[in-house]
Amino acid sequence: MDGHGHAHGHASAGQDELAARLRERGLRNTPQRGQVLAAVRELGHATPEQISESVPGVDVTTVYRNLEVLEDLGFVKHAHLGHGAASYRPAEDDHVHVVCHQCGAVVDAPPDLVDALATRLHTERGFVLDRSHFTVFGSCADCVAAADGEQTPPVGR
Amino acid sequence: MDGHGHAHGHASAGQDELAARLRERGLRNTPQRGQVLAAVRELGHATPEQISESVPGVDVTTVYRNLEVLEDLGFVKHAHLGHGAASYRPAEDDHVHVVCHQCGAVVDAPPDLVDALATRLHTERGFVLDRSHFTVFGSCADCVAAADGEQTPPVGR
DNA sequence: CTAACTGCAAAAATTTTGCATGCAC
DNA sequence: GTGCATGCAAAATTTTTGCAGTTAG
Repeated sequence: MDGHGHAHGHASAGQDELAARLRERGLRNTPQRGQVLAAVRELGHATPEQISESVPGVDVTTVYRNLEVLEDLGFVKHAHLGHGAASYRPAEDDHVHVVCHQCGAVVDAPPDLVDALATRLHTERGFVLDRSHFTVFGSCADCVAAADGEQTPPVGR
Repeated sequence: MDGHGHAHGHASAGQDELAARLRERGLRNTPQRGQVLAAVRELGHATPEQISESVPGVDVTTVYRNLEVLEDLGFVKHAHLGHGAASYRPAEDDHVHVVCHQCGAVVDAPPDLVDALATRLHTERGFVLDRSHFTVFGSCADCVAAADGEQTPPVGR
């Protein structure tokens, strides 16, 4: 539920920092902006629709507009986990998404999982990988096991 | 804009194989199905919309429905390259997509680029990676250079 | 002939845009 | 008070569903 923020320096301290960063840009510190950021932090990762449902009083339009602002300010990031649903999450929550095609499960893996890939991409092509926007698709262990079990029987289909 | 097909082995041979696989399933070999498959092969990778534009006489609805059938039969695959746009491409065209956030360029990288990642995911978590559905996001060399150039000047803002 | 397929219309789902009012500063 | 933000309505996108006519097998 809560992520009793220990905040090494600037991570969850954001609620206050939000006001500061907004002012720097000449933007306003509205309650809706705080609510949207809080929702993203509480949900971990969620679609604009889920976030909207999580903040009753706020219009969907405002959610979209504020997610954009929050991402621009560096408070949230988004990644593409499935078909059309973009998933937003706290910027300080750094990890790689692993999604299972069969069961749809979304697992978070440590970012160093792609260090080798990142290094190779950079060395060979000068490409700087954005690890936070990174999604890996495939079949999780459970679904692989289930598929095997289905293929083994001689019954066919 | 012709695609004088040379067909090395079994790649583009699919036009005939398509008829066979369709019959196996009790499905019909309609001209639209052949046209959609041909379009995917000619475009390399394209969104349903682009494919639709590429096949004038065929309705968008039919494109969607046939892409589903073709994917089910294993003739095409799709991956998520950007926001909401799914990109379809020939199944035999195996590579990893590298997308630049800044300029939007989509580069194809050899599949072995993710071999290390695939192995590690499998060993550590029993997860079987689907390389064809794989997209890497970040900044290409050109855009990184452009960004550096912009930061260097002392003019600040 | 039979039924799968297609095209067209309409619905559903998702994200964006325009504008008058409201509220942060 | 000034003008950025919000909310509501409407538009623009994108994908799905229903149906009657068409056509492959």
